[in-house]
Amino acid sequence: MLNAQPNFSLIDGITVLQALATSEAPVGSRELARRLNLETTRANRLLRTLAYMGIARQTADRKYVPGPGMFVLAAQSLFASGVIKNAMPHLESLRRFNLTVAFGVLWRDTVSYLYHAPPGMPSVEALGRVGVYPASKGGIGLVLLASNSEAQVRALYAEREIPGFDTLDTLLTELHKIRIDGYIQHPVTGKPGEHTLAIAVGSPPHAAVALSGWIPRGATDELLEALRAVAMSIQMSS
Amino acid sequence: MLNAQPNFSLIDGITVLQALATSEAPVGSRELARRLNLETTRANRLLRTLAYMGIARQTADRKYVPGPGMFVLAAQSLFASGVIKNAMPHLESLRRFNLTVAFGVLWRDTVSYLYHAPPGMPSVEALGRVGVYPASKGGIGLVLLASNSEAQVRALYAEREIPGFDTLDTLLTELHKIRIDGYIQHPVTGKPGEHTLAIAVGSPPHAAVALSGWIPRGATDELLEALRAVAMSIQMSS
DNA sequence: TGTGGCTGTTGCGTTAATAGCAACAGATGT
DNA sequence: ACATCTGTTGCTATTAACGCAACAGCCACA
Repeated sequence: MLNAQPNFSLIDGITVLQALATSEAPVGSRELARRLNLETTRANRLLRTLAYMGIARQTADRKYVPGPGMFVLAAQSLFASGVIKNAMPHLESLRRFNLTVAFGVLWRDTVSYLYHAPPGMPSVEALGRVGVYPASKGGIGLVLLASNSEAQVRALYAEREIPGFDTLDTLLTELHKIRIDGYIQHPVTGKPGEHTLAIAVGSPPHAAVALSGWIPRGATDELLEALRAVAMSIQMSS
Repeated sequence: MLNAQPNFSLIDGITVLQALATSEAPVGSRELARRLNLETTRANRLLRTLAYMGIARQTADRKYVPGPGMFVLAAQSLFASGVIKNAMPHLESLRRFNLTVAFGVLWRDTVSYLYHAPPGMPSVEALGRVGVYPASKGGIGLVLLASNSEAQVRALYAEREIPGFDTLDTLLTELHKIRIDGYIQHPVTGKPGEHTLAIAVGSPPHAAVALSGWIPRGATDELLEALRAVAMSIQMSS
């Protein structure tokens, strides 16, 4: 999986970029360097390079914040790439169940939704309602975490809190169950009585589809079949 | 503006990333190298590095597409950074005019909206409805282009089509007018009778606010004043 | 006003990481 | 079977990045 000759400048540069994106306040180069265990000069030069490109922006007091390029890049990759365009029509077909339809991807321990449509919402609005969510707290995240090996998951959550789970082992047995079943049925956090049904898309999985809301007893099989069909269709058209 | 020691690996890496984001179909490394005038080995290694990080993803036929990291990064930078959080309440106050309220940034020749609320849309939904738009076709883009020097704009559109304008000179005189007025009033493309009023936020400008829809004669001054107040408030709180 | 500790930033010698040729392996089409 | 694409890598010369140490600016406290 790792490269023959990986480019470390690019790796650290994007790490800096991500740190910048997740920082709640403007950060200076020395502080960022400390957070990421980087040499200060290096952090400073990477930040300046990002600023020069318009991906970062320097505030009046010379600290750094995400710049316009960040947002444009984001929007471009959502719409120009075929990801959504291909998946949209198939996701639409799931709305007949009057449940919330969601489509998202996993990165590290974070899920990003690309499509999120509660019943009744116009389709155009469902598209591009980007948002982030802890992977361990939702169906999409868990079903995608399950596509990683146990060792990978251990490494990911080593020495860290796991939102929604008490211990790492509880998470691992849950993931094991998902691998066997091929899907997950998971209670929706904060909405008693509601459940999420989620399955992965692609092999290896790179996204997941989910239906959530109040799911009648006995409807599970029908919904799962619909989800599987949609997952297959999306995979075919991408 | 340019760095003491810019990191060229990072610059080219992000250039590759952007090319990937704007590519309508999966691209291979040799093809991408040709598009960007890069050496093939270099392009290949940058792509592999991006893929390793999860920012790009390799399809079954070994071509590359934007990966999950791209989307997560996008969503994170939208919400975690204070940009929207700070601007939101002020943008809300503009909705009393029953016009479309928009807030966006410019990068190169492209505008990305961070907030876009037609009258009646719930506020939460207006947030994060990211989208991209050619800068020269809208009020936000034009008012931000005007904050660049004439030379910069010439360089940006050298030898290229300018959406919404016939010649580069027509654009330049329009921008000149904006610099004098401090705002723009521009017809909305594709909606006869509707206009956009836009002004820039920050000095130097890094974003712009706009009101658009059917604007009554004589209301311009009141709207402009409201826009200026909001622009000032947003600048203060960021 | 002076001192100490912070900040972002850079000049410059050293060195390690990247560049890029050339070659390989696998598709695909002729 | 040949030609021509494709993505990918081994290897080394060289170039670009590393990072120490120093500078300049800011703020607080004395």
